[in-house]
Amino acid sequence: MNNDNNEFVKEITNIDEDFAQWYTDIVLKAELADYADTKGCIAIKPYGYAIWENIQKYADEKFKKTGVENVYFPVLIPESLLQKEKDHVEGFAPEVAWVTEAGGEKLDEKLCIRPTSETIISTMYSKWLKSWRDLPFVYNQWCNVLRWEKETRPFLRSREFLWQEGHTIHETAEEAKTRTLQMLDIYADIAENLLAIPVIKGIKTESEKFAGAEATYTIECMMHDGRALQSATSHYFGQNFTQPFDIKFQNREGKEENAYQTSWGTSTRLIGGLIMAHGDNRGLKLPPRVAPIQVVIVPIAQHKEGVLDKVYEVKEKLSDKFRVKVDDRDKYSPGYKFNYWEMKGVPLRLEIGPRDIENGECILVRRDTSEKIKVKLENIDEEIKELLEKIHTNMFEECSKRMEEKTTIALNLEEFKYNMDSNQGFVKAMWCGDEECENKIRELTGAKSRCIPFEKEHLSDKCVCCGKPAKHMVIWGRQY
RNA sequence: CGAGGCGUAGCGCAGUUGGUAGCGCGCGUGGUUUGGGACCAUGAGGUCGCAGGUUCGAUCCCUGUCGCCUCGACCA
Repeated sequence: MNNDNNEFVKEITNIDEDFAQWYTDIVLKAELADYADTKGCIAIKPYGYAIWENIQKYADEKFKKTGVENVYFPVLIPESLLQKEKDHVEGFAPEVAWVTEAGGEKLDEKLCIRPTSETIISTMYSKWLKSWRDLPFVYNQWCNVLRWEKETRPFLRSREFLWQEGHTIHETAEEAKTRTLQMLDIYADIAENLLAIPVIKGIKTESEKFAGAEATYTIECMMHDGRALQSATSHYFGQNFTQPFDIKFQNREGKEENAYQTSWGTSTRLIGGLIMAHGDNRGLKLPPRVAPIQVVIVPIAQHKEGVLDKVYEVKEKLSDKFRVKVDDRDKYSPGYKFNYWEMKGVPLRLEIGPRDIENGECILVRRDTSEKIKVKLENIDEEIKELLEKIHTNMFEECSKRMEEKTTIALNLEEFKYNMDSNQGFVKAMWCGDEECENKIRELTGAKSRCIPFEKEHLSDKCVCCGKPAKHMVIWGRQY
C-alpha cells in the first residue's frame, strides 16, 4: 500500500546538545533526503521533494500574479560569457565546475556548469531586446545550479541544489528597483505565511552583497540555535550587466539606452530552514500550509470489524479540503506509527478505534503542542480547518518569540562579544559603514553583518567598533 | 590545505595472539497482537574500503591508495 522505508530509529541526537548532528538525523530519519554517491550532493526523497513542490507551487503562483513568466536557459555556459562582468567572475570563480571534454574530445572553449545564470540570460536578453516597447522582461526559471562548496550539508549547502532564479530588465532604474523590492516582499510572504518563519527584511552591506550587484536585499531568519539563515535574496543590478552584455533598447526619444536589471532567488535551502526553525526532539515539525500530509489517520485495532471502513470513509470526507493520509500498515502498532509521523512532522494526527466509532467521535492530536482533542465525527472538517490555522499561528509566534528573546543590543565591542557568546542570536549595533569594522567584529565575535534592516532604529551616535559617527543600525549574527 | 580518528551485512558494532566471520536493530515469510516505539517462529543478506607485499594461508601484520568523520585554516 505504500513504500515507506522504515529505517528510522528511536534515538535522535538531542537538539540542544548537538544541533548539527540533530539536523542531519532529522534529514535522514524523516526521510527528506539521503547522501548520494556524488560527493557533496544529496538525493531528495519523495517526502522532501513534496515539501519543495509545495514551496514551488505557492511561490510560482505569487510570482505569476505579478507578471512573471517561466523560461529555461542552458545548464552550460561558455567561459567567455562568464568573463564579461568582472566582479561577477571574481565572486564565483572559486566554486565553478567546468566541462573541458565531451564526445571524446577536448573542447575549444570550456563550458561552466551554471552557478547562477545572469550571464547566459543577459546574453539572450541582448538579442531579444530592441525597443522600449519590448520592456520589461520578467522571466524566471526553476532549475538546478552547481557550486563547488568545500563544506556541504544537506539542503543548507550542497554542491548541486534546486532553486528559482528570476531575471528582469526594465526601462527605468525606478521600475527595476520597485521590482527588486516587490520580489523581496514575496519572499517574506513565503517565509511567514507558508513556512511560518518570521523574517527581517533589509539590505546587505557592501561586503556581503552579490557579485556584480548594485544592491542586494535579503530576508534573514533565525534558527533554533540562534544562528541566521539567509533565506532569499533580491538584487538590483542597475546597468552593471546590461553594459558589458550590451542589453540596449531604443528609448521613447529614439536614443539607445542600456536597460536596468534585477535578479532574485531562493532555493531548497528553505527546507533546511524549515527543519532548523521548527524541529524539536521528536523530529521535524511542519507548518500546515507546506506540509505534504496535513492529517495522518492512524486506525486503532484496525483488524476489528468496521474500523478500516470507517477510516476510509473519514479520509474520503476530508480529502477534498486537506492533504490526508491513512496509515493502514498492518505490521506496525499504533504506538510505532505515532512516533513515526511525529518524526515526519505531520501537523495533525487523527486516531479512530472501535470505541470512537461507537461514540461517533475521534481523537485529534496536535504535533506542535501534543494536545489531544476529542471531536465528534460530524464536525471534524471544521475542527481540523481551525486547528491547522491555529498550529500555523502558534508556530509562527514561537519563532517570533525566540527571535525577540535572542536579539540583543550592543553599544560597544565588549557588550557585543558577551551577548554573542552568551545569547547566540542576533545583535543590533550601530556601524560607521567601514568594512574594516565589519572584519574586526567578525574576527572578534564570529558574527557577520546580516543586513541593514528596513525598520530603522537609533541606538547611539557611534559605531560599536571604532566609535566614529555611525551611519546605520546593523543586525549581526553567526550564520549558516 | 594542516592535525587526529575511522572504514567488517542496510544501520550500529564485536571478533579472529594469522586458519575467509558474529551480535543487536532493520528486512522477507507464517501466525498471534494493536489507545505511545508488540511478540513468537523461521529465513535472506558479507569478494571484512581498494591495490600491492610478507606468509602454506591475510579481514587481522607491512606499504600505498581512496573514502568518511572531528578540530583548525579558507569562504557568496
